[in-house]
Amino acid sequence: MGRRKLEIKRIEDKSARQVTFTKRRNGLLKKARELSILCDVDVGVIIFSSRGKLYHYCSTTSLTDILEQYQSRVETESGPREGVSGTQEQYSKYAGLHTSVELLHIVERELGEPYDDHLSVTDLVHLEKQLQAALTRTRSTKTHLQLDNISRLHEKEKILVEEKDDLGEKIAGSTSNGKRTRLILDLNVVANDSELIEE
Amino acid sequence: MGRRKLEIKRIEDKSARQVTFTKRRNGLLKKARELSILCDVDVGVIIFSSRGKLYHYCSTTSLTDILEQYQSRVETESGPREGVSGTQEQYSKYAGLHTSVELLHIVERELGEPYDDHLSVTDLVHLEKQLQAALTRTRSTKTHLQLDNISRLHEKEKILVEEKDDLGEKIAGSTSNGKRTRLILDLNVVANDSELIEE
DNA sequence: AACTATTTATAAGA
DNA sequence: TTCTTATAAATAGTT
Repeated sequence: MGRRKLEIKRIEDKSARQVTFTKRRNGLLKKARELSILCDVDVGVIIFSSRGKLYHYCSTTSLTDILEQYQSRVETESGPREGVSGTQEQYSKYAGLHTSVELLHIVERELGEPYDDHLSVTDLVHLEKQLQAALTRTRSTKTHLQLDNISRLHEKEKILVEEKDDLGEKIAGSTSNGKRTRLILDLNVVANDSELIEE
Repeated sequence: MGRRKLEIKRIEDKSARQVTFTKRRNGLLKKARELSILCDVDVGVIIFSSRGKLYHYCSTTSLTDILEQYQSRVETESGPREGVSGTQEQYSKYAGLHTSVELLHIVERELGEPYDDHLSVTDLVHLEKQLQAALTRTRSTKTHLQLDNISRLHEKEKILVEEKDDLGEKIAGSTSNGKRTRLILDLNVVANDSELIEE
């Protein structure tokens, strides 16, 4: 519905594709909301842009709340923390998680639809196995992330100890207030990073 | 976009709502597919009708495959099996599962977006706890269902034993082929039901 | 389930 | 990019 009929196939021109994405994404989310309200049904829409950004709509209030918390957390954490272990390396550690999405789509529907009584023992045995696997993967990822955080902290600590030593030498011959402030700020950085592990 | 402008609020007339639901549902799914193809992005849409029926679109092939399997299984299992324990009673046993949907929506997004590196240790600890809880609930439901199946089978067995005894008496004074056939059919029913547990 | 008058979404242009 | 506009597409009410 535009100046001319558009064939439904991948738009090759990158900027045209981006423009269309923005327009149609907004359109889809609007339509989802309207459907949900007009017909009093639950609707969820998830869109992953090619750059990996997430857009979503969800009619359930409780879900919206949770997703908004998630959204705001992502925004406040937007400062990229390029760790010692390297960003690229960290990606590969999460590779095993990809299939979880598929599992969870299924589980979501199976457990969300108990009224149909369509869950057989077979289904539940299968679900149980898959949930256990997802749990194992989550724990593994957590462990890796904790190790990365510790490693990053040790690296930062080392740098700060060097800075502190340097400053200590200079303070010995000076009472400049500016330099004291700098030291205090550096120590605060260490304190904040510690929360990553303690949380 | 119709004969007149429609205010976006719940359509009170039930049949009008149903008609609009069908039209807009198809529209939404079509739009989702077009967005996915035109802009080369991953899109998922989930719609639960008020009667609990599921409609969905998903751009990922593997997901589509799995969901189609699920869909076909639901269709072939559509015959309602009203058990000894009563349908209403059985619903309450699944009540605890409802919140799993919300959890799994979250997990789906968190684990589906590993590239953003937005998962903190806190997040993963939380996920781990919730997955463990979902697993426990799944196991509990499975156990209940197994017990129900066994109970239903014992009930059926009792009835069939009575029938068999009755038939045995009659066969003693007759070689009617019709009655032999009936007995064989009854025994097949027992055999088929056993699969519910063995599967 | 079809039809069609209108509204809405949006492709291309400014 | 953002705004505009001509046109395609969706769909509300009708039959």
